[in-house]
Amino acid sequence: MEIQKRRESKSARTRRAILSSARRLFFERGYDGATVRQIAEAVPIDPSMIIRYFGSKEQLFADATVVDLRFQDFGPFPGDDIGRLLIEHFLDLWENEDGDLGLAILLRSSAHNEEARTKIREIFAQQVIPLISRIDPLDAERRAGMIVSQLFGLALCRYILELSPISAMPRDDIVQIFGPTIQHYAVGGTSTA
Amino acid sequence: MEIQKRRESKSARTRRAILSSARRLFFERGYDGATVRQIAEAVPIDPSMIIRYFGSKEQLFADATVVDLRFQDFGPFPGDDIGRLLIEHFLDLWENEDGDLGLAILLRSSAHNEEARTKIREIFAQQVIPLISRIDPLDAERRAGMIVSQLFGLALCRYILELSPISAMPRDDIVQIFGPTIQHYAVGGTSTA
DNA sequence: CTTAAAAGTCAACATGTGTTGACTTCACCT
DNA sequence: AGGTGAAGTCAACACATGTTGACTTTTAAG
Repeated sequence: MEIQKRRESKSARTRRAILSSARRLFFERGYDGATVRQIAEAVPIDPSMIIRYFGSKEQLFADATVVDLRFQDFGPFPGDDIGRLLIEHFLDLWENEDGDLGLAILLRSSAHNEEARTKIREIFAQQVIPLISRIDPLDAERRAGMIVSQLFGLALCRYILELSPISAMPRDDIVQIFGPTIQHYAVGGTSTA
Repeated sequence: MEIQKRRESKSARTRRAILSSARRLFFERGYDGATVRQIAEAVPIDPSMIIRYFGSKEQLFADATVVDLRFQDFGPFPGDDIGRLLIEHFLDLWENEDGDLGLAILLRSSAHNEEARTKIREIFAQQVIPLISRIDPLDAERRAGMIVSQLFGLALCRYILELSPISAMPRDDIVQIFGPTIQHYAVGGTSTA
Protein backbone atom coordinates (compact mmCIF):
# COMPACT_ATOMS: atom_id res chain seq x y z
CA MET A 1 0.00 0.00 0.00
CA GLU A 2 2.60 2.46 1.14
CA ILE A 3 4.78 1.05 -1.58
CA GLN A 4 2.27 1.84 -4.23
CA LYS A 5 1.60 5.24 -2.78
CA ARG A 6 5.26 6.20 -2.78
CA ARG A 7 5.75 5.07 -6.34
CA GLU A 8 2.69 6.89 -7.44
CA SER A 9 3.65 10.03 -5.60
CA LYS A 10 7.08 10.05 -7.19
CA SER A 11 5.77 9.88 -10.72
CA ALA A 12 2.90 12.17 -9.83
CA ARG A 13 5.37 14.75 -8.59
CA THR A 14 7.35 14.86 -11.84
CA ARG A 15 4.09 14.81 -13.73
CA ARG A 16 3.03 17.93 -11.91
CA ALA A 17 6.46 19.45 -12.43
CA ILE A 18 6.17 18.88 -16.16
CA LEU A 19 2.67 20.35 -16.21
CA SER A 20 3.81 23.41 -14.29
CA SER A 21 6.76 24.00 -16.58
CA ALA A 22 4.57 23.43 -19.62
CA ARG A 23 1.99 25.93 -18.43
CA ARG A 24 4.59 28.61 -17.87
CA LEU A 25 6.17 28.13 -21.30
CA PHE A 26 2.89 27.75 -23.16
CA PHE A 27 1.81 30.96 -21.45
CA GLU A 28 4.94 32.82 -22.51
CA ARG A 29 5.31 31.44 -26.04
CA GLY A 30 2.12 29.68 -27.05
CA TYR A 31 1.69 26.17 -28.38
CA ASP A 32 4.03 26.39 -31.36
CA GLY A 33 6.55 28.66 -29.69
CA ALA A 34 7.13 26.44 -26.68
CA THR A 35 9.08 23.34 -27.65
CA VAL A 36 9.11 20.02 -25.85
CA ARG A 37 12.85 20.41 -25.37
CA GLN A 38 12.46 23.80 -23.70
CA ILE A 39 9.76 22.54 -21.38
CA ALA A 40 11.90 19.52 -20.48
CA GLU A 41 14.96 21.65 -19.84
CA ALA A 42 13.02 23.82 -17.42
CA VAL A 43 11.81 20.89 -15.30
CA PRO A 44 14.60 19.63 -15.68
CA ILE A 45 14.13 16.26 -17.30
CA ASP A 46 14.76 14.49 -20.56
CA PRO A 47 12.42 15.47 -23.41
CA SER A 48 11.51 11.85 -23.97
CA MET A 49 9.96 11.67 -20.51
CA ILE A 50 7.37 14.21 -21.53
CA ILE A 51 6.23 11.92 -24.29
CA ARG A 52 6.28 8.96 -21.90
CA TYR A 53 4.10 10.81 -19.43
CA PHE A 54 1.68 12.49 -21.81
CA GLY A 55 1.91 10.58 -25.07
CA SER A 56 2.37 13.64 -27.27
CA LYS A 57 2.88 17.37 -27.15
CA GLU A 58 -0.73 17.86 -28.16
CA GLN A 59 -1.94 15.82 -25.21
CA LEU A 60 0.36 17.73 -22.87
CA PHE A 61 -1.20 20.95 -24.10
CA ALA A 62 -4.67 19.54 -23.59
CA ASP A 63 -3.85 18.47 -20.02
CA ALA A 64 -2.20 21.82 -19.30
CA THR A 65 -5.24 23.83 -20.32
CA VAL A 66 -8.11 22.45 -18.31
CA VAL A 67 -9.90 25.64 -17.39
CA ASP A 68 -12.28 26.17 -14.51
CA LEU A 69 -13.41 29.79 -14.28
CA ARG A 70 -14.52 29.20 -10.67
CA PHE A 71 -17.63 31.30 -10.94
CA GLN A 72 -18.98 29.35 -7.96
CA ASP A 73 -16.63 31.50 -5.84
CA PHE A 74 -19.08 34.31 -6.38
CA GLY A 75 -21.29 32.72 -3.74
CA PRO A 76 -24.74 34.29 -3.37
CA PHE A 77 -25.59 35.77 -6.69
CA PRO A 78 -24.06 39.21 -7.22
CA GLY A 79 -26.82 40.83 -9.24
CA ASP A 80 -26.16 44.48 -9.96
CA ASP A 81 -22.48 44.38 -9.07
CA ILE A 82 -21.72 41.73 -11.67
CA GLY A 83 -19.72 44.09 -13.89
CA ARG A 84 -17.12 44.90 -11.29
CA LEU A 85 -16.99 41.30 -10.04
CA LEU A 86 -16.48 39.89 -13.52
CA ILE A 87 -13.65 42.18 -14.43
CA GLU A 88 -11.86 41.71 -11.11
CA HIS A 89 -12.23 37.98 -11.47
CA PHE A 90 -10.93 38.15 -15.02
CA LEU A 91 -7.89 40.22 -14.06
CA ASP A 92 -7.09 37.65 -11.38
CA LEU A 93 -6.87 34.97 -14.05
CA TRP A 94 -3.90 36.80 -15.54
CA GLU A 95 -2.24 38.48 -12.59
CA ASN A 96 -2.38 35.75 -9.95
CA GLU A 97 1.00 34.02 -10.06
CA ASP A 98 -0.41 30.72 -8.81
CA GLY A 99 -3.47 30.75 -11.03
CA ASP A 100 -3.50 27.95 -13.56
CA LEU A 101 -3.10 30.39 -16.48
CA GLY A 102 -5.32 28.10 -18.53
CA LEU A 103 -7.44 30.75 -20.19
CA ALA A 104 -4.40 32.95 -20.79
CA ILE A 105 -2.63 30.11 -22.57
CA LEU A 106 -5.66 29.33 -24.69
CA LEU A 107 -6.09 32.97 -25.69
CA ARG A 108 -2.42 33.31 -26.60
CA SER A 109 -2.51 30.14 -28.68
CA SER A 110 -5.90 30.69 -30.26
CA ALA A 111 -4.69 32.50 -33.35
CA HIS A 112 -3.03 29.41 -34.81
CA ASN A 113 -4.40 26.49 -32.86
CA GLU A 114 -7.81 25.05 -33.59
CA GLU A 115 -7.89 23.05 -30.38
CA ALA A 116 -7.39 26.21 -28.36
CA ARG A 117 -10.27 27.88 -30.20
CA THR A 118 -12.51 24.88 -29.62
CA LYS A 119 -11.73 24.89 -25.92
CA ILE A 120 -12.48 28.60 -25.62
CA ARG A 121 -15.83 28.04 -27.31
CA GLU A 122 -16.57 25.24 -24.87
CA ILE A 123 -15.67 27.37 -21.87
CA PHE A 124 -17.90 30.10 -23.26
CA ALA A 125 -20.83 27.76 -23.76
CA GLN A 126 -20.48 25.76 -20.56
CA GLN A 127 -19.34 28.37 -18.06
CA VAL A 128 -19.92 31.95 -19.25
CA ILE A 129 -23.36 31.68 -20.81
CA PRO A 130 -24.85 29.85 -17.80
CA LEU A 131 -23.58 32.62 -15.53
CA ILE A 132 -25.11 35.36 -17.66
CA SER A 133 -28.31 33.35 -17.92
CA ARG A 134 -28.73 33.65 -14.17
CA ILE A 135 -29.14 37.39 -14.60
CA ASP A 136 -31.64 37.04 -17.41
CA PRO A 137 -31.99 34.05 -19.74
CA LEU A 138 -33.28 36.23 -22.57
CA ASP A 139 -30.55 36.69 -25.18
CA ALA A 140 -27.96 35.45 -22.72
CA GLU A 141 -25.69 34.20 -25.54
CA ARG A 142 -25.56 37.60 -27.16
CA ARG A 143 -24.89 39.45 -23.92
CA ALA A 144 -22.25 36.91 -22.92
CA GLY A 145 -20.63 37.43 -26.32
CA MET A 146 -20.54 41.18 -25.83
CA ILE A 147 -18.92 40.75 -22.43
CA VAL A 148 -16.16 38.42 -23.55
CA SER A 149 -15.51 40.70 -26.54
CA GLN A 150 -14.61 43.45 -24.13
CA LEU A 151 -12.75 41.25 -21.67
CA PHE A 152 -10.68 39.44 -24.30
CA GLY A 153 -9.86 42.71 -26.00
CA LEU A 154 -8.70 44.11 -22.70
CA ALA A 155 -6.49 41.07 -22.10
CA LEU A 156 -5.08 41.33 -25.60
CA CYS A 157 -4.13 44.99 -25.18
CA ARG A 158 -2.94 44.77 -21.57
CA TYR A 159 -1.09 41.46 -21.45
CA ILE A 160 -0.23 40.45 -25.00
CA LEU A 161 0.22 43.62 -27.04
CA GLU A 162 1.27 45.60 -23.99
CA LEU A 163 -0.32 48.68 -25.46
CA SER A 164 1.01 51.39 -23.25
CA PRO A 165 -1.98 53.25 -21.85
CA ILE A 166 -3.87 50.04 -21.17
CA SER A 167 -0.93 47.98 -19.95
CA ALA A 168 0.51 50.73 -17.78
CA MET A 169 -2.76 51.60 -16.06
CA PRO A 170 -3.15 50.44 -12.46
CA ARG A 171 -5.57 47.63 -11.93
CA ASP A 172 -8.12 49.81 -10.14
CA ASP A 173 -8.37 52.18 -13.08
CA ILE A 174 -9.07 49.25 -15.38
CA VAL A 175 -11.88 48.12 -13.10
CA GLN A 176 -13.33 51.61 -12.94
CA ILE A 177 -13.19 52.11 -16.70
CA PHE A 178 -14.40 48.75 -17.97
CA GLY A 179 -16.60 47.66 -15.07
CA PRO A 180 -19.52 49.87 -16.11
CA THR A 181 -19.31 48.66 -19.71
CA ILE A 182 -19.40 45.02 -18.61
CA GLN A 183 -22.30 45.80 -16.29
CA HIS A 184 -24.11 47.52 -19.13
CA TYR A 185 -23.61 44.53 -21.42
CA ALA A 186 -24.61 42.07 -18.70
CA VAL A 187 -28.03 43.55 -18.10
CA GLY A 188 -29.04 44.20 -21.70
CA GLY A 189 -26.79 46.66 -23.36
CA THR A 190 -28.48 47.59 -26.59
CA SER A 191 -29.18 51.23 -25.84
CA THR A 192 -26.61 53.95 -25.24
CA ALA A 193 -26.07 55.69 -21.98
CA MET B 1 13.92 53.45 -71.30
CA GLU B 2 11.07 51.27 -72.38
CA ILE B 3 13.43 48.41 -71.85
CA GLN B 4 13.93 49.32 -68.25
CA LYS B 5 10.24 49.86 -67.74
CA ARG B 6 9.28 46.48 -69.15
CA ARG B 7 11.89 44.67 -67.16
CA GLU B 8 10.83 46.44 -64.04
CA SER B 9 7.20 45.74 -64.67
CA LYS B 10 7.86 42.04 -65.09
CA SER B 11 9.69 41.69 -61.82
CA ALA B 12 7.31 44.12 -60.19
CA ARG B 13 4.41 41.93 -61.23
CA THR B 14 5.80 38.80 -59.61
CA ARG B 15 6.80 40.86 -56.64
CA ARG B 16 3.21 41.94 -56.23
CA ALA B 17 2.04 38.35 -56.80
CA ILE B 18 4.31 37.15 -54.02
CA LEU B 19 3.10 39.90 -51.71
CA SER B 20 -0.52 39.07 -52.44
CA SER B 21 -0.02 35.38 -51.82
CA ALA B 22 1.95 36.12 -48.68
CA ARG B 23 -0.77 38.38 -47.32
CA ARG B 24 -3.44 35.77 -47.86
CA LEU B 25 -1.44 33.03 -46.16
CA PHE B 26 -0.16 35.20 -43.33
CA PHE B 27 -3.77 36.19 -42.79
CA GLU B 28 -4.97 32.59 -42.67
CA ARG B 29 -2.12 31.04 -40.70
CA GLY B 30 -0.03 33.81 -39.14
CA TYR B 31 3.70 34.35 -39.39
CA ASP B 32 4.87 30.98 -38.13
CA GLY B 33 2.04 29.00 -39.64
CA ALA B 34 2.57 30.23 -43.18
CA THR B 35 5.74 28.76 -44.65
CA VAL B 36 7.82 30.20 -47.45
CA ARG B 37 7.20 27.03 -49.42
CA GLN B 38 3.42 27.36 -49.11
CA ILE B 39 3.48 30.98 -50.15
CA ALA B 40 5.69 30.13 -53.12
CA GLU B 41 3.46 27.25 -54.18
CA ALA B 42 0.43 29.53 -54.23
CA VAL B 43 2.04 32.12 -56.52
CA PRO B 44 3.27 29.75 -58.09
CA ILE B 45 7.01 30.22 -58.02
CA ASP B 46 10.10 28.63 -56.56
CA PRO B 47 10.63 29.29 -52.81
CA SER B 48 14.10 30.60 -53.50
CA MET B 49 12.64 33.48 -55.52
CA ILE B 50 10.94 34.79 -52.42
CA ILE B 51 14.30 35.09 -50.70
CA ARG B 52 15.75 36.69 -53.84
CA TYR B 53 12.99 39.29 -53.92
CA PHE B 54 12.68 40.04 -50.24
CA GLY B 55 15.90 38.85 -48.64
CA SER B 56 14.23 36.87 -45.86
CA LYS B 57 10.87 35.67 -44.62
CA GLU B 58 10.98 38.31 -41.92
CA GLN B 59 11.40 41.07 -44.48
CA LEU B 60 8.59 39.64 -46.58
CA PHE B 61 6.36 39.82 -43.52
CA ALA B 62 7.42 43.39 -42.87
CA ASP B 63 6.66 44.39 -46.47
CA ALA B 64 3.33 42.56 -46.40
CA THR B 65 2.10 44.39 -43.32
CA VAL B 66 2.41 48.06 -44.10
CA VAL B 67 -0.80 49.36 -42.61
CA ASP B 68 -2.60 52.58 -43.45
CA LEU B 69 -5.86 52.90 -41.56
CA ARG B 70 -7.04 55.53 -44.05
CA PHE B 71 -8.71 57.73 -41.49
CA GLN B 72 -8.37 60.59 -43.96
CA ASP B 73 -11.30 58.97 -45.81
CA PHE B 74 -13.48 60.32 -43.03
CA GLY B 75 -13.29 63.72 -44.70
CA PRO B 76 -14.80 66.58 -42.69
CA PHE B 77 -14.53 65.62 -39.10
CA PRO B 78 -17.32 63.32 -37.95
CA GLY B 79 -17.76 64.55 -34.38
CA ASP B 80 -20.62 62.88 -32.59
CA ASP B 81 -21.00 60.02 -35.06
CA ILE B 82 -17.44 58.83 -34.55
CA GLY B 83 -18.51 55.63 -32.79
CA ARG B 84 -20.51 54.28 -35.72
CA LEU B 85 -17.93 55.44 -38.24
CA LEU B 86 -15.05 53.83 -36.40
CA ILE B 87 -16.68 50.46 -36.06
CA GLU B 88 -17.88 50.39 -39.67
CA HIS B 89 -14.42 51.35 -40.81
CA PHE B 90 -12.92 48.66 -38.61
CA LEU B 91 -15.25 45.96 -39.91
CA ASP B 92 -14.26 46.93 -43.46
CA LEU B 93 -10.63 46.17 -42.65
CA TRP B 94 -11.61 42.53 -42.13
CA GLU B 95 -14.48 41.97 -44.49
CA ASN B 96 -13.34 43.79 -47.61
CA GLU B 97 -11.85 41.15 -49.88
CA ASP B 98 -9.52 43.62 -51.57
CA GLY B 99 -8.44 45.35 -48.39
CA ASP B 100 -4.77 44.88 -47.60
CA LEU B 101 -5.54 42.78 -44.52
CA GLY B 102 -2.51 44.33 -42.86
CA LEU B 103 -4.02 44.93 -39.44
CA ALA B 104 -5.73 41.55 -39.48
CA ILE B 105 -2.42 39.83 -40.16
CA LEU B 106 -0.68 41.76 -37.41
CA LEU B 107 -3.39 40.95 -34.90
CA ARG B 108 -3.33 37.26 -35.79
CA SER B 109 0.44 37.11 -35.48
CA SER B 110 0.77 39.32 -32.43
CA ALA B 111 0.63 36.56 -29.84
CA HIS B 112 4.02 35.14 -30.80
CA ASN B 113 5.68 37.79 -32.91
CA GLU B 114 7.36 40.76 -31.35
CA GLU B 115 7.60 42.63 -34.64
CA ALA B 116 3.85 42.38 -35.08
CA ARG B 117 3.31 43.78 -31.60
CA THR B 118 5.72 46.63 -32.26
CA LYS B 119 3.94 47.51 -35.48
CA ILE B 120 0.56 47.51 -33.77
CA ARG B 121 1.91 49.86 -31.11
CA GLU B 122 3.22 52.14 -33.85
CA ILE B 123 -0.09 52.17 -35.66
CA PHE B 124 -1.79 52.98 -32.39
CA ALA B 125 0.56 55.84 -31.61
CA GLN B 126 0.79 57.32 -35.10
CA GLN B 127 -2.71 56.82 -36.45
CA VAL B 128 -5.28 56.08 -33.74
CA ILE B 129 -4.23 58.49 -31.01
CA PRO B 130 -4.04 61.47 -33.40
CA LEU B 131 -7.57 60.74 -34.57
CA ILE B 132 -8.94 60.60 -31.05
CA SER B 133 -7.00 63.74 -30.19
CA ARG B 134 -9.04 65.62 -32.75
CA ILE B 135 -12.12 65.03 -30.63
CA ASP B 136 -10.43 66.10 -27.43
CA PRO B 137 -6.69 66.05 -26.74
CA LEU B 138 -7.24 65.52 -23.02
CA ASP B 139 -6.43 61.90 -22.09
CA ALA B 140 -6.56 60.94 -25.75
CA GLU B 141 -4.17 58.01 -25.20
CA ARG B 142 -6.39 56.50 -22.56
CA ARG B 143 -9.57 56.90 -24.58
CA ALA B 144 -7.87 55.51 -27.68
CA GLY B 145 -6.74 52.54 -25.62
CA MET B 146 -10.27 51.88 -24.44
CA ILE B 147 -11.54 52.01 -28.01
CA VAL B 148 -9.02 49.57 -29.44
CA SER B 149 -9.59 47.25 -26.48
CA GLN B 150 -13.18 46.90 -27.58
CA LEU B 151 -12.44 46.79 -31.31
CA PHE B 152 -9.64 44.22 -31.04
CA GLY B 153 -11.74 42.09 -28.72
CA LEU B 154 -14.55 42.18 -31.22
CA ALA B 155 -12.21 41.12 -34.03
CA LEU B 156 -10.80 38.34 -31.89
CA CYS B 157 -14.23 36.92 -31.10
CA ARG B 158 -15.78 37.44 -34.52
CA TYR B 159 -12.96 36.56 -36.92
CA ILE B 160 -10.40 34.50 -35.03
CA LEU B 161 -12.23 32.58 -32.32
CA GLU B 162 -15.46 32.53 -34.32
CA LEU B 163 -17.43 32.67 -31.11
CA SER B 164 -20.89 31.88 -32.30
CA PRO B 165 -23.13 34.71 -31.16
CA ILE B 166 -20.58 37.35 -32.17
CA SER B 167 -19.41 35.68 -35.37
CA ALA B 168 -22.89 34.78 -36.56
CA MET B 169 -24.40 38.21 -35.96
CA PRO B 170 -25.09 40.32 -39.04
CA ARG B 171 -22.83 43.28 -39.51
CA ASP B 172 -25.54 45.82 -38.74
CA ASP B 173 -26.22 44.28 -35.34
CA ILE B 174 -22.55 44.54 -34.50
CA VAL B 175 -22.59 48.21 -35.39
CA GLN B 176 -25.70 48.83 -33.35
CA ILE B 177 -24.35 46.99 -30.31
CA PHE B 178 -20.78 48.23 -30.18
CA GLY B 179 -21.14 51.62 -31.83
CA PRO B 180 -22.54 53.28 -28.71
CA THR B 181 -19.77 51.84 -26.55
CA ILE B 182 -17.10 53.15 -28.90
CA GLN B 183 -18.83 56.51 -28.98
CA HIS B 184 -18.96 56.55 -25.20
CA TYR B 185 -15.26 55.76 -24.94
CA ALA B 186 -14.37 58.31 -27.62
CA VAL B 187 -15.88 61.27 -25.84
CA GLY B 188 -14.74 60.50 -22.31
CA GLY B 189 -16.14 57.27 -21.06
CA THR B 190 -15.39 57.21 -17.38
CA SER B 191 -18.94 57.37 -16.04
CA THR B 192 -21.69 54.81 -16.53
CA ALA B 193 -24.88 55.40 -18.46
C1' DC C 1 21.60 -8.68 -0.64
C1' DT C 2 18.93 -9.75 -4.81
C1' DT C 3 16.05 -8.51 -8.25
C1' DA C 4 12.27 -6.84 -11.06
C1' DA C 5 10.01 -3.01 -12.25
C1' DA C 6 9.77 1.99 -12.47
C1' DA C 7 12.13 6.33 -13.61
C1' DG C 8 15.27 8.48 -16.27
C1' DT C 9 19.10 9.17 -19.99
C1' DC C 10 21.13 8.98 -24.60
C1' DA C 11 21.50 8.98 -29.33
C1' DA C 12 19.06 8.67 -33.35
C1' DC C 13 15.05 8.86 -36.64
C1' DA C 14 12.11 11.19 -39.92
C1' DT C 15 10.36 15.40 -41.17
C1' DG C 16 9.86 20.30 -42.12
C1' DT C 17 12.01 24.80 -41.90
C1' DG C 18 14.54 29.11 -44.05
C1' DT C 19 18.15 29.85 -46.96
C1' DT C 20 21.99 29.25 -50.48
C1' DG C 21 24.51 28.52 -54.77
C1' DA C 22 25.00 26.39 -59.23
C1' DC C 23 22.51 25.82 -63.06
C1' DT C 24 18.97 26.67 -66.92
C1' DT C 25 15.55 29.34 -69.44
C1' DC C 26 13.67 33.37 -71.15
C1' DA C 27 13.13 38.19 -72.83
C1' DC C 28 14.94 41.81 -75.02
C1' DC C 29 18.45 45.15 -77.38
C1' DT C 30 21.99 45.51 -80.75
C1' DA D 1 19.89 36.20 -85.42
C1' DG D 2 22.83 36.31 -81.36
C1' DG D 3 24.44 37.41 -77.01
C1' DT D 4 23.54 39.43 -72.34
C1' DG D 5 21.57 39.86 -68.17
C1' DA D 6 17.41 39.12 -65.76
C1' DA D 7 14.03 35.61 -64.14
C1' DG D 8 13.32 31.23 -62.64
C1' DT D 9 14.44 26.12 -61.31
C1' DC D 10 16.79 22.46 -58.81
C1' DA D 11 19.04 20.16 -55.34
C1' DA D 12 21.18 20.65 -51.24
C1' DC D 13 22.66 22.81 -46.78
C1' DA D 14 22.26 23.44 -41.78
C1' DC D 15 19.21 23.38 -38.25
C1' DA D 16 15.18 22.50 -35.18
C1' DT D 17 11.22 19.85 -34.29
C1' DG D 18 8.35 15.73 -32.13
C1' DT D 19 9.02 11.17 -31.31
C1' DT D 20 11.14 6.45 -30.66
C1' DG D 21 13.83 2.57 -28.93
C1' DA D 22 17.81 0.76 -26.58
C1' DC D 23 20.09 1.44 -22.67
C1' DT D 24 21.28 2.71 -17.60
C1' DT D 25 20.08 4.06 -12.95
C1' DT D 26 17.17 4.22 -9.07
C1' DT D 27 13.73 2.39 -6.05
C1' DA D 28 11.80 -0.56 -2.92
C1' DA D 29 9.84 -5.33 -2.01
C1' DG D 30 11.25 -10.44 -1.17
